[in-house]
Amino acid sequence: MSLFIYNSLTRSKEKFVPLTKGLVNMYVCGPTVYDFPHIGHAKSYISFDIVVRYLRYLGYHVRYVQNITDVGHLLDDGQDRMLKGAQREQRHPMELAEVYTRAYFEAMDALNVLRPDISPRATGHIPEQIELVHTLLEKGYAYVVNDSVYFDISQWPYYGKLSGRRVDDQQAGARLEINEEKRHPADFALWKKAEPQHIMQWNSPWGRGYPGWHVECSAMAMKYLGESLDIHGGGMENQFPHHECEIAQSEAATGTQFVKYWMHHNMVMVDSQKMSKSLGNFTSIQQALKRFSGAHIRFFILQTHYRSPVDFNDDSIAASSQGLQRLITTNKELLRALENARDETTAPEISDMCADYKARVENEMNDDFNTPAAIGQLFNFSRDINSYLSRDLSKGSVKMLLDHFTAHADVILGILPKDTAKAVSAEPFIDLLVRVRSDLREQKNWRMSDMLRGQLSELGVVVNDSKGGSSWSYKT
RNA sequence: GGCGGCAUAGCCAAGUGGUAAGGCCACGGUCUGCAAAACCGUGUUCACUGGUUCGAUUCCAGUUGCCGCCUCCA
Repeated sequence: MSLFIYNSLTRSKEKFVPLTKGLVNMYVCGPTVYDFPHIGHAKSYISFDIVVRYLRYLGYHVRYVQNITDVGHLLDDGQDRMLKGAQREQRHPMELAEVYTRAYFEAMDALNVLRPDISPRATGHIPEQIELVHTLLEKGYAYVVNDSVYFDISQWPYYGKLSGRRVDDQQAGARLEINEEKRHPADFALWKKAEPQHIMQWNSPWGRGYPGWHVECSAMAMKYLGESLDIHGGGMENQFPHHECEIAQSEAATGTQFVKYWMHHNMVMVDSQKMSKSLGNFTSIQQALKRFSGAHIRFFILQTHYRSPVDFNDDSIAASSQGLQRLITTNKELLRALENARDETTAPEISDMCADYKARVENEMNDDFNTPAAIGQLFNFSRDINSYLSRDLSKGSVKMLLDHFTAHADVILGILPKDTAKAVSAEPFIDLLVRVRSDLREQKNWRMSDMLRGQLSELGVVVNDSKGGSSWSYKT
């Protein structure tokens, strides 16, 4: 069974075949660093983290590029994002970018999202963007008006092939005012003339200005990944116009296909409503991390397919966290069993079961990264493992179970929480207390053992007794 | 006005032309000094109305409701 990816370009699931055997070049639209990252970013970058992880699991060498947008993009009210943030916080735009770039990576680390191989900044690639604009002008796909450069969609018959839109059906000025400079309302800016008060501006062949709203992605993607990429990812809301424009300007400039597989993830809602600052339900990742761990948020998001919308609410996350706890418990019990078990041989029924679950998980992941179904298989696997753990298992068998379980839960899905520094320092002492309590129980000193269990519980440690002895875990 | 998406049991959520994975919650049971964890058991139901079919939750048409996008919010 091979990997199939839903390609937005063809609106169908296609077998994944990279342009170069064994190599995958992948680009994902990164954040605009003018404010703290929100849970929409979490869904986006967790979704593509899964893509990267799974491709690597399959043995591909993946080069993953994700930009940092630190040049202004316009807001609904016509203001520049970076500019607005800089004014709000009385900072230089580059300071602002630095603060929120760090906040972004910290949030992603907490969610166990692997860092991209390259995180290029838009402001660090102004010459590349100017060069791309220059090429488009030379080839006749763009025109200059009043020191600004616009892409001429009348020269590009394929405009709309990604989003399925026909330019004439769109309502010009549905949201923003019509720009009178443009020959056609759908023409888009490649380079904009800067007004004197505009903080971020650069020299160009067309005068002082700043890059248009889509060129950075094309310029940086092609610089690091070549003219044709295997995968380009982003949110559905960027399908039009952002990605449509990326295709137009890139393919017009190079004359070759820009992206083979376009992937788009669905949106996040909060308490069944669109998340927006005006509704007051805007949730930053930093805020969410105060209520739930990164692993809980990640697991919750992965229990919905990336192309389905997810409704972010506390009750649902709490419910799914209960489920994650079962998987964490199984992992811990396997680690405990590994210490106690002897005999390196592996039981045939165990290796059969592991092979079976490996096939099942890969089967689900091969179907357009179906993480909810893969997690379903992981729960089945967990239940079977727990059944075996109540009997005697050889060390070889336990090791095989552990290898497979972590390959699925940790390597592919990344949902097992990393041990924190706090946990590492506290663990030996908790072990000690639990050992003392075991002695008390052997003496049938229930009063003291129950007191210890109660106190540990208040401190956030749950003790579980079983035939093989007592174990413990952190409360969630 | 145009383009696109979604509607599955109390809740969350996969999926299929042949009768619903998984998780949460709930209720029984096993185990346990008591618990917890774990394991076992309990779910007739896929928005509505037509159509195609031997058979549809799955395909087609219509209806209703919700959501995203239309010059740049992941």
